[in-house]
Amino acid sequence: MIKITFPDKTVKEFDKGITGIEIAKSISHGLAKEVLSVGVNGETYDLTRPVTEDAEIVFYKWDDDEGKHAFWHSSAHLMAEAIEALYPGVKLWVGPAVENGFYYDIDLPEGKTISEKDFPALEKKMLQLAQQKNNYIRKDVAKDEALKYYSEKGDEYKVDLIEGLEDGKITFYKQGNFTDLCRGPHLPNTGYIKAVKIMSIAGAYWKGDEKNKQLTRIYGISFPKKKLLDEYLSMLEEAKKRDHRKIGKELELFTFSSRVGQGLPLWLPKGAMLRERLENFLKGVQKKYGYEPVITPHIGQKELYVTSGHYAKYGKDSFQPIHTPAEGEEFLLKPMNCPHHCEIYKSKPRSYKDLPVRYAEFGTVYRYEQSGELHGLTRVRGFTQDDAHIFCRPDQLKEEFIKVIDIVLYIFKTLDFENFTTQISLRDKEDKSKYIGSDENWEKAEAAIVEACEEKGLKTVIEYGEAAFYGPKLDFMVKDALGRSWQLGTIQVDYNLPERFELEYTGSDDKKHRPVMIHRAPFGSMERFVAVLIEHTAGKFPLWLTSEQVAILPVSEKFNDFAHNIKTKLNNSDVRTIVDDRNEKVGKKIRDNEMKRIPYMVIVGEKELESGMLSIRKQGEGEIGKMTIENFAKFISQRVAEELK
RNA sequence: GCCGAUAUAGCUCAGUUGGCCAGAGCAGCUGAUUUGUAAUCAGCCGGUCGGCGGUUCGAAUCCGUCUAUCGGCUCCA
Repeated sequence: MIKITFPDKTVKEFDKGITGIEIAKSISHGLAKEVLSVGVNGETYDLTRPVTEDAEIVFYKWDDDEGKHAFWHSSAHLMAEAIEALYPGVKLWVGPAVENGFYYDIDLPEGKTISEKDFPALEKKMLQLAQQKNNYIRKDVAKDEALKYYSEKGDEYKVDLIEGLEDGKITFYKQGNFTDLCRGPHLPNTGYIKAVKIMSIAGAYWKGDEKNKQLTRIYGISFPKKKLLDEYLSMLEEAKKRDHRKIGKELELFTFSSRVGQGLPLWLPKGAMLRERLENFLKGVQKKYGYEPVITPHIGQKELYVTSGHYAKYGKDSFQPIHTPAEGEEFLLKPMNCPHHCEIYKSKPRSYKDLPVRYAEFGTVYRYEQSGELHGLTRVRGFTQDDAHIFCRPDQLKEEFIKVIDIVLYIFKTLDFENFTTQISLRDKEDKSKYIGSDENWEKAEAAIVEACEEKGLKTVIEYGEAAFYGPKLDFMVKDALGRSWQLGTIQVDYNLPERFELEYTGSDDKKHRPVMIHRAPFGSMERFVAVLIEHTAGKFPLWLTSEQVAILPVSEKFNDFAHNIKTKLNNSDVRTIVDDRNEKVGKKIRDNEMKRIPYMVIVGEKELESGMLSIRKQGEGEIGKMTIENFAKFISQRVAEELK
């Protein structure tokens, strides 16, 4: 007998070798129906895998990540089985569960292709196989046996995979006519899978290395109920409506022109005003934190970037040097502002008493991103960083770092970015040759970041190997409407540039010392920030930020003059107001202004003209009451003040 | 850059296997209407069918190429 401990700490005894599904059945049939996988002493097991020792167990259902994971992983195997059936001779690489579904990387036989037209046939085959309710059978396999199986099958990808595995830890899973190398866990049988959708097809380099052959990656998602699939698909439709590229067009914020060039956004008046308000907001915050503005040119001599080390690292993949009539003279479009700021630091001798020095600039930079990488406003070739560089003494580093975190947190709070995550990017532990700078400095900088995050109580994820080549960093990431993660704010420590530019200050000991540099951009870039802001708010920007705060809707032309008078009064009270004096019915005007996402509407007609009270509508909510013009202006400015508190 | 897909009016989209002057809704303009809390009616304007080249008696439709966009991969100072 073995002792099984449940999450509520109750303990029951079972025969040794009992399976998760049997335990679930012993509790209730309802549970047994819903459970998908089981956690056994922290490891996730198949429901049909025997438990052979005392264990603490947790049942995972659809609502648990572990449950979904098993479900989708099994679905990936099911898809592979269907693919093998439909495309004989296909070679398989790997097929994991991902955040939303699963994929399988395959190498189709010579001359065979797969495209969206083939999805329905593949879905049909999968459902047909699912209905056979074939069990997923786990089997331990010796390494040479595993190698033999795949060598005979002629699948060199799996052979390569197995060669990297340790003998004695290799398991196969089999369902129906399909066997796959796999760690598991899986569902008991394919019958659980009731709805399947093949989502997309893409190329993916074998082992993620662009030098390797490109395999075909097929993405799919599956559900235990048809209804859940329908819900998921309509959720995706909803998410697409929030896409910043769509809303940016609707609200006339920005556009692109193939004639200007790809990845080079054109800001339209409303977008430019929005951006200006954001910039002013940040300038105000930075002023409080002791930043000083600087302005630097859009180009710099190539030498500048040779000095900084960026030319060696990125020169070949950048916009190429600009030549001048002078022989041998070359300029680069600036890909970052830091070298310019270093030269400003160098413009006069510095004392330890002067530090920290904080130089801020909304600096526009140009980077030749790979064409396939460009994406709306989130990944572009010309963008404006809300950049600043802090030059400080080593003993000030942590304090300065914390202050920057404070700024980022304040901004995120003001704009309601609650679901951000933070990532500390450190050096690759294995390969330190990729980075410039001494070991000692790296360790100091890494420790400073980790400590600063601890002191601010940030829940961070540490990623090794993600650091910039010149120093470790802390990034703030936010997800877009479709769940794709984007890096916004960034704070980076740099011991390298001060070294390369020979930056100095005179210490209290009258000797020369090297300052530490912090690069920071709370928004990341204006472009990306606005993009993510659009997706977060679905274009319904906070009152303080939005271009047009109030629309006045006269019920007929007779009241147009009255409406314009109110507009003038409100504008004089700093309430951004427009009048919709088109010859349309009120219902139409309300609808159109709702779609323009104007936060407040004022309807004026006979009653308002007589009483002097305005009828106020709030976007998305309808009528909210009546107010005098003066009170309404106060009401708006109070709201704005609250948002910026 | 790589794999796959897409490109028709300012916007959203129709346009069956190649076949008369390429259609609709919205937006815009003009007129009627003078409107009370999410779409008033009528008329009009608007298109080198992404660019270039080819096949054909004939191309929005088939082929090639370039450009841009979309979904991924890789990359992201």
